[in-house]
Amino acid sequence: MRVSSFYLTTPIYYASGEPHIGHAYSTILADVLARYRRRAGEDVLFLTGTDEHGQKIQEAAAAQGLGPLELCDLMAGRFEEAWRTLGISHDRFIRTTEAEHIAVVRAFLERLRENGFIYASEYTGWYSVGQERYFTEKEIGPDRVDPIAGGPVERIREKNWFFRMSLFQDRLIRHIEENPEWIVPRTRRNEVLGFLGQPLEDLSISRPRSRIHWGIPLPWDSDQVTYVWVDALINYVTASGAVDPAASPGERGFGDSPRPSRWPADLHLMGKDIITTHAVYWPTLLMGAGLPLPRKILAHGWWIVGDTKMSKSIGNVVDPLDLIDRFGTDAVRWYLMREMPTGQDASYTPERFLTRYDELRNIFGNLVHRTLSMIRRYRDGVVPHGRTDGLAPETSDAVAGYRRGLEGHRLHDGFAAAMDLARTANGYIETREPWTLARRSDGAEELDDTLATLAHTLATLASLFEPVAPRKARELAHRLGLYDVPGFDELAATDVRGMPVTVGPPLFPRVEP
RNA sequence: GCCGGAGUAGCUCAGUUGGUCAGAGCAGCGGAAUCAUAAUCCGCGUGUCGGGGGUUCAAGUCCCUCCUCCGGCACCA
Repeated sequence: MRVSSFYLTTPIYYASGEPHIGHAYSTILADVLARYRRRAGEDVLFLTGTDEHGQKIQEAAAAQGLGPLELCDLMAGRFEEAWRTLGISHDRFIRTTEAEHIAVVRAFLERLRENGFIYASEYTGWYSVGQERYFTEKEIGPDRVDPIAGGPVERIREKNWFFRMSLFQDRLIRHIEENPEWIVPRTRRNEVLGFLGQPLEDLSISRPRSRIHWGIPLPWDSDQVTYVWVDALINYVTASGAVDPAASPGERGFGDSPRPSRWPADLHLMGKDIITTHAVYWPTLLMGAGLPLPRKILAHGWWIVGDTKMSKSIGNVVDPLDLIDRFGTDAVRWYLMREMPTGQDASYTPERFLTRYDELRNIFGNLVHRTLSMIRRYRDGVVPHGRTDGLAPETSDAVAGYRRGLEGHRLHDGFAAAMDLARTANGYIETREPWTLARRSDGAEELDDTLATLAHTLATLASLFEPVAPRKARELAHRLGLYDVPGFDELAATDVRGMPVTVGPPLFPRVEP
């Protein structure tokens, strides 16, 4: 049987600062989708990592009295630690300072140059002598002062190498128009198309080494280092194995000599703030290098607090670690996935968090607990050999809705469908009244059917909840006597009858305020 | 300014191509039950579907207009 594959990526996070909830959301979203695909039987490559070059790294390191790589080592460790805490199941953590990546970037740029898309010119911008850097028109504002210290900026020019991005404008527009689902959600697609309604300029891909030394030197001009966005985006190709920099120039894996690899990516995930780099710069760079485009780009929204943006200066930053300490990682993952409509912004409030936790605890957790308790009480802790199809139609509806949600990038809907199955099962208990059946002399068979159906439903729920709540789902599977959480295709064949169950403490305990 | 999106029960939101579309969850009120984490289940909502106008036999669902809110408008990772 041919196993289909799925390659998905998060952005690589800039290593100048500590991981925060924005990084965590992107990464958890990717993790949930990766786990979902694995459970669906696909061969998944899930990539994340850190972006480690550029001026800000250089400055942040200097400010702390560290070398740039020292700082990056430190921060990469912080990210990896955070992802361990959050139960992230990435297959590879890439760093742009890795030798492999550096070689791929250089090969990629060389290929662009061989294809005739690179030229030297002058970059003109607003430079602050005090900050030793350029600022954008937007950053300096109408008063034209640097936004950090308020000092003067001046219009100066420097040599840069440019990529002929403008040549690919029409082709990119056509691709977006012919593939309505290429950029999701739709509103972001509209924005990109609006952006492309203006003439596209060429992209500056290098910076003078005299000004920024912490970067990848251009293969043909060692006085220039690669612009950090170009460097960073190429990580997706590096990890795919599509390019072999060690091969001879015509054999490296670009358009005319493809190599077996994971490229193109099936899904690039990112926050809406970096949609332009991923939906404009990146695809045109790929076109220039002769590589196929990623299959889908999904931009998600922001978490806001109350009605204000989460911001350190306002002091309303939510620390996920604090919530994790009290409620556990799976509960935090559940809240983030269930509460935010995928792609839109959402607002964090402690009340909503508690509501979502209570849903997990009361509907799902309590269903597990009461079912296992009844099996223990009425059948000596062994799932009886009754019929397991008491909720068959409801279950197949729920699974269908769940899969529609996860594959259609509506994770909140998908998980709502899973939770609805738990609601349905609670209703089934009320209807069947196992406690009454247990007292009736002629109720044994019906009680067997009821408990077997419920146990089988729990196995299904373990499978549906695994992507979002992996630890609790695994725990549930173990309590049902299963070695592991069943895959979706294994559900029909999963038979928990005859299994000794473990009641154990509540899956999602009551948390005192 | 230009482009785009949104405004549906107290709250968060669903509502395909116009015709059981006026809904779900939470909160609130009432009830049932006792296997369970005082958890669960059932019942209860006359909401001008932002305002106004129009098309149509029929409009949250299409068109026009107004109001309010939000997002985007490139080298910032």
